Amino acid sequence: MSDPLSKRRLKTWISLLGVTRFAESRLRDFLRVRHKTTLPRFDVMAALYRRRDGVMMSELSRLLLVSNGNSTTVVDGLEKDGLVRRTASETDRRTVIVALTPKGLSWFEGLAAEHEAEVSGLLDNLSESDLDQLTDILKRMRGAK
Amino acid sequence: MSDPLSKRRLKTWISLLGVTRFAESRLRDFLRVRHKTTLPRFDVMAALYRRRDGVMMSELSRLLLVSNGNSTTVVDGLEKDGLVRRTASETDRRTVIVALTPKGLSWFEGLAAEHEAEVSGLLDNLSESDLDQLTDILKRMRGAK
DNA sequence: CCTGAATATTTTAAACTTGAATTATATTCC
DNA sequence: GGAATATAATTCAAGTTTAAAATATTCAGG
Repeated sequence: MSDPLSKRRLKTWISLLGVTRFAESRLRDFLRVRHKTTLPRFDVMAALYRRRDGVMMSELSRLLLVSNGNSTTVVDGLEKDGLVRRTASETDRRTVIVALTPKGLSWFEGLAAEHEAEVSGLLDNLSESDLDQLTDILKRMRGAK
Repeated sequence: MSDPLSKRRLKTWISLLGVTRFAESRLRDFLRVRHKTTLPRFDVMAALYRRRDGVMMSELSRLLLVSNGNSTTVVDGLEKDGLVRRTASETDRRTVIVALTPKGLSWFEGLAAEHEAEVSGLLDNLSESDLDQLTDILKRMRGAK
C-alpha cells in the first residue's frame, strides 16, 4: 500500500492541491478588489450563464460540487440582489428553477472577459501541448471512482 | 483577450477545479466516516508531521495557503484535543511554534497509511508517465505569477 | 535610544460550507 | 388506492474561512 508509486501519487496530489488553492486565492482577490464580489457567488453566476435556460437547485449543487444547503444560501443572496430569479417548475412542484435575471446577465457579461483574462494569466506558462496533456490527464482522473 | 487559447485555458481551469473539488470531497468523506475528523484538521496535522520540529503559525498558514486567522482557529481546536502543542520561541517573543504532541504523532501515524491509500485510489488511473507530465505541468503553473 | 516600518499572532465580523434533519412532493409496487 | 421509498429544496447547528483590525514585538535608521 505504501509502495513508491503510492507515495508519488500522494506527492502529486499535494502539489495539485497547492496549485489550485493558490489560483483560487488569486481569483478571490481579483473578484473582491476589482468587482466587490466573492468566488462562490461568481461560481453560481458562471454556472447559470452557461445554462441560460436555468437549472434546478439540486443540479446547481451537482455542477459546483457543493452541498444543497450551500447552494440555497448563495442563491438567496444573489436573489436578494436581483441577480438571479427562482421559478417554480410547472411539472414538478418540488422543483425550483434558478436563472439569471437580465440584470444578472449583464453583470456577468461585464465581468466574464476580465475573469477569463485572469484565469488565462494563471495558465500563462502552459503550452498548447501542456493543455492537451492536462486535459487528458484530468479526464482520466475523473474516470477513477 | 478572448482568443481561442484563452478560452481553452479557462476550460482547462474549470476542469482542473472540478477534479480537485471532487477529490477533496472524497477525502472529506473518508476522514469523517472513517476517522471522525475533518480535512482542515488533517491538513494541519500532515503539515506538522512533515515538519516534525514544529513550525511558526505564519509558516503553517503559508504552507497550507490559508489565512492566519484560519490557522489559529484550527490549531486552537487541535490543541484543545491534545494533538498539537504551542511553544513560545526563545529568540523572538512574537513567534509561536506549533508541533505535534506524542499523542498527535501516534494519531497521525495511525491514519497516514490509510490516507495515502485513499489518495492513491483517486489517482489510480494515472500512469507513471502521467504523473511525470502532471508534476511537470504543475511546476510550470507554479512559476506563473 | 527613539521612531517608524515591518513582522507574528490573535481577534473579530461576516460569509461560506457541510452534513444532518425537516418538509413537501413524486414514484414504485403491492 | 395506499404504503414505502425516493427525490427536491430548505433549515439548522457547528465548524471553516476570509479579510481586516488589534496587539505585541522586532528591526532599521537617524
